[in-house]
Amino acid sequence: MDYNFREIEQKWQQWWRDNQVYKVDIDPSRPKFYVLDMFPYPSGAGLHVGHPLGYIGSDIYARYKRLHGFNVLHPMGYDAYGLPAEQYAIQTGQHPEVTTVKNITRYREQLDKIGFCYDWSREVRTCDPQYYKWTQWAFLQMYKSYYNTAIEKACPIEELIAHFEQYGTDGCNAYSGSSATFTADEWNAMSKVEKENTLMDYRIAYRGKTMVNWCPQLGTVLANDEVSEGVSVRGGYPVEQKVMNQWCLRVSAYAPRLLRDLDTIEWTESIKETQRNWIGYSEGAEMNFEVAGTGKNLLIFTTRADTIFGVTFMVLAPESEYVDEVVTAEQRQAVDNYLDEVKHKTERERMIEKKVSGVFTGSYAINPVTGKEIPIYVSDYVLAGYGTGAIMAVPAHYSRDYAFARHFDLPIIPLVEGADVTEESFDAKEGIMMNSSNDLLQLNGLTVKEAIEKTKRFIAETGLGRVKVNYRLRDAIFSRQRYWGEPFPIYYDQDGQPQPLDESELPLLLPEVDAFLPTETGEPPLARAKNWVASNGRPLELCTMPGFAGSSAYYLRYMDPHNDQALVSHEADGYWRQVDLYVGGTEHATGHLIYSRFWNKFLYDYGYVCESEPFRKLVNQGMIQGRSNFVYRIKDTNKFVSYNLKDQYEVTPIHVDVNIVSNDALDIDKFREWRPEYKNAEFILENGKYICGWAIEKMSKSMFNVVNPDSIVEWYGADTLRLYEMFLGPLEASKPWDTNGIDGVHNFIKKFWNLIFKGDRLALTDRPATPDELKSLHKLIKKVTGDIENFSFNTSVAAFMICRNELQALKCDAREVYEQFIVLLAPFAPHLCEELWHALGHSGTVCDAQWPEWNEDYLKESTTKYTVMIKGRPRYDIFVPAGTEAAEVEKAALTHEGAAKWLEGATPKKVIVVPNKLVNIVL
RNA sequence: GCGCCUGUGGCGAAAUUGGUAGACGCGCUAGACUUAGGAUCUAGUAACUCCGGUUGUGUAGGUUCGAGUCCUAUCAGGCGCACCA
Repeated sequence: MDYNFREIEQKWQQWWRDNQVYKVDIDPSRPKFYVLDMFPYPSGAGLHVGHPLGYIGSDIYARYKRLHGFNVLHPMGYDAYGLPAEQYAIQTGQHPEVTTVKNITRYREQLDKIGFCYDWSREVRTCDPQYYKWTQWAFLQMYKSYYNTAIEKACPIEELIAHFEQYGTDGCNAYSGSSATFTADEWNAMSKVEKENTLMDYRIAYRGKTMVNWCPQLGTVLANDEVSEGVSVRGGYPVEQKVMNQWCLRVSAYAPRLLRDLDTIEWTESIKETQRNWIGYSEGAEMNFEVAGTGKNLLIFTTRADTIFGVTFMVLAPESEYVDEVVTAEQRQAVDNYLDEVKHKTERERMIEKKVSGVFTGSYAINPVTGKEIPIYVSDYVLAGYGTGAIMAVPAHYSRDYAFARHFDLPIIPLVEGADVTEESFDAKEGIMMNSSNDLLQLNGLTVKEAIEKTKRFIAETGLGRVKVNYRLRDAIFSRQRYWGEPFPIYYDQDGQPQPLDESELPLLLPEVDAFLPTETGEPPLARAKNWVASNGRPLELCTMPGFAGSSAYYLRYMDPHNDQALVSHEADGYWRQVDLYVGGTEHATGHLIYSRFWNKFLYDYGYVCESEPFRKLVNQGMIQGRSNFVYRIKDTNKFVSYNLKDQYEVTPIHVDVNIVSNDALDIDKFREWRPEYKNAEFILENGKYICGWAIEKMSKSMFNVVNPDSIVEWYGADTLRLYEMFLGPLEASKPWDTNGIDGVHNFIKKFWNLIFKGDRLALTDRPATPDELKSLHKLIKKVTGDIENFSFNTSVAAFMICRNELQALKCDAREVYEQFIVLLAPFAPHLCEELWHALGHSGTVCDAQWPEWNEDYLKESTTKYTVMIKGRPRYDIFVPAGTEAAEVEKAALTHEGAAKWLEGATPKKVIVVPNKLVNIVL
């Protein structure tokens, strides 16, 4: 019987389905383990061979854990809302749901062929109303909450209202986007609309005027992580800055916890570092600068309070509220012109120009320490969204200020001894302070670090300002002017104020529209929906939620996917708790992985979930790049020359479909069929073959280097694909796909099969295993167990091959050895092992076998080999009984006949015995 | 500019605490066998060599009896953040 993978794989996939082998339920008698893949967006292109890399890794781990007796939750679903389906809908009029469902079907077919152990009864789709009901529900909870900074958690907005009624903002610990203060009387005197507007500064989900990334081509706003280098990540269209009224999530309130809790989770250092960067902690001080002659104050933020003596001007962000307050009548026109100019520049243009620009407001501020008057400027190098949108400029020690000062010819005062500021600023936080003492504050002679601390204390004590921590993390913009997303459970009342729908009205279904474009008046596509009104007749919100809305809590829904009373029941959440292993790409580091943590923490604050972090351990699989092949056409002919002969001709390299190339040798017949223009192609061969050139490029259709998992499964089978993807290298590493080499693992499977079967019958006996066989097996158990724990799957595959080679050399036919080998291999090659497991007479699935334990006794050597090194080189080996003392080993090494030969009479200066390894004799 | 990661044969890559560098696989070379296959099996495969050896983990130093591994500097490549005060 030959290894017929097509038959075997089909048979067991069917059997697993029929017997619901991968269905899991809560089972308090067993420990749980939750293994999750980042669910895919089902794109029209289908899966290529790079996508399943992480899925295979997590599948192996899930199966491994199950073999250890864990109740393993390993679900899969689809992130179904997204721009490509909608763009396609706009072009073709095809409803996005139709394309999405079609793509999902295709994904499912491809995934099923690889033999994953997903519990498909728990599948979720973000566009399913039963799913997005809970996305809408969570949004409502956020709308009804504010963030209490004293106890660091979200609380009901009613508590805040009660506080305002009694005390106003006095003693209020609520996180707010506004610095406005009011008394209880003022609050109580506010109109309903005024109160609503004020509360919007506190709600965790809020609607507010914010600077947004507006993408005109996509007709929607984008989140910061959806924009890279001034263009949209999807599509690459230019993005401009614009103030708009948008729904937002107050992610910034959670910045301290998002930063702090990174220390409690097992993620790679690089991803944590990326998140730390994105959250952007900086400790500094806020300080008030009085505007001369007005009595008004400018609040600024600085991390370099120590440089207060070097402040020679102030700068406001163009969007700062202060601009209007300080601009003088004479400068009004100039400032307005500048603001106008800035507004029309896109972020990209600003970045490309990198030129110093700004305008004087006409006003002066008073340096609170030196008492000197300094001019106030407006410039776009100061950002409205960070700190207070106003800075004190210290040109000598900050490069942006320096460039500005040079351009406008403003004074530059050096504050650090020995710092040369004639050419550039001295930005380093080191050195000894100078020019920095007067009656109020003395910093001269201190180091910069001491000066920073002293100034901060000074500011706090004198009431000039306060110590302040700032975060770079911005609130997430949560509305999209798009059709294919979750509708907001929000309507607008008579006053035009947003109001929440009652929870009983969820899910609010996405309505049908006749076209997916914005309306003629520029309103979002939902404005086309007939009767888009709430049950009270009021108009509903026209925006939909962004892509990350549905993916922020999907891991919770898998725990309890069919519950229509709650996102997840306490019972299910209490059992499955959090994702123990999350596998996915690094591209979500600043998007999904931040939003999910935020979302989870919000739910945690209300006790809806019991863990404050969603993903305990995160493993990032690398990207698989394409390996393109080239043929070389001789110029102006239809003649192609093989790779190593091409230098003799003038040739043009042409991409050729990698699927008609094998081990870089071109299948000439298939090439002639590939395209009509090559039908009569001629070839100059080497050694009877046409050898193609190659290059590593992105996997894409246009390079003809896309390899589908289906075609590999067709040729070699799913088990070979699984083993080979793991064998390719470390899971985390990015690497090119190279089908050359797959024969190696395929041969391993075939050879392993042939050890167990001779012809049609089992070639195994019930004799006990020999010590050598047991040693080989137990070495394998130990190695594979350790490797899987460390996600080092490539070395486990190598270990299987080594063990198989050894068993063959030992002519091993002991059934007990193979029985355990099969269990070890089962996570990697489940179809093969299921077949063998049954062939060996078992009835249940190999998934429920017991993972073998290794026995150190079998691994012990009766004798230990020591390599004797003389003059730094290995000279001869000695064999001593295992456990021999170092002194005895040394004696054995020196009395060995080799010693006489190599020492040539010299006396050793030193002898070093490394236990179980070597003896180093130094002359 | 700041931060993080990676540099090992023709190729993908191994190498617990520093302990015979290159496991395993591909490719290549030679041979065997044959029901001529998408085979299988055996041996070899870092480089140089006067066949004694010598040199080899990006480069240059250092620590050590001993360094791919630790330290310092430097080069190259990748990733993240970036008018963030």
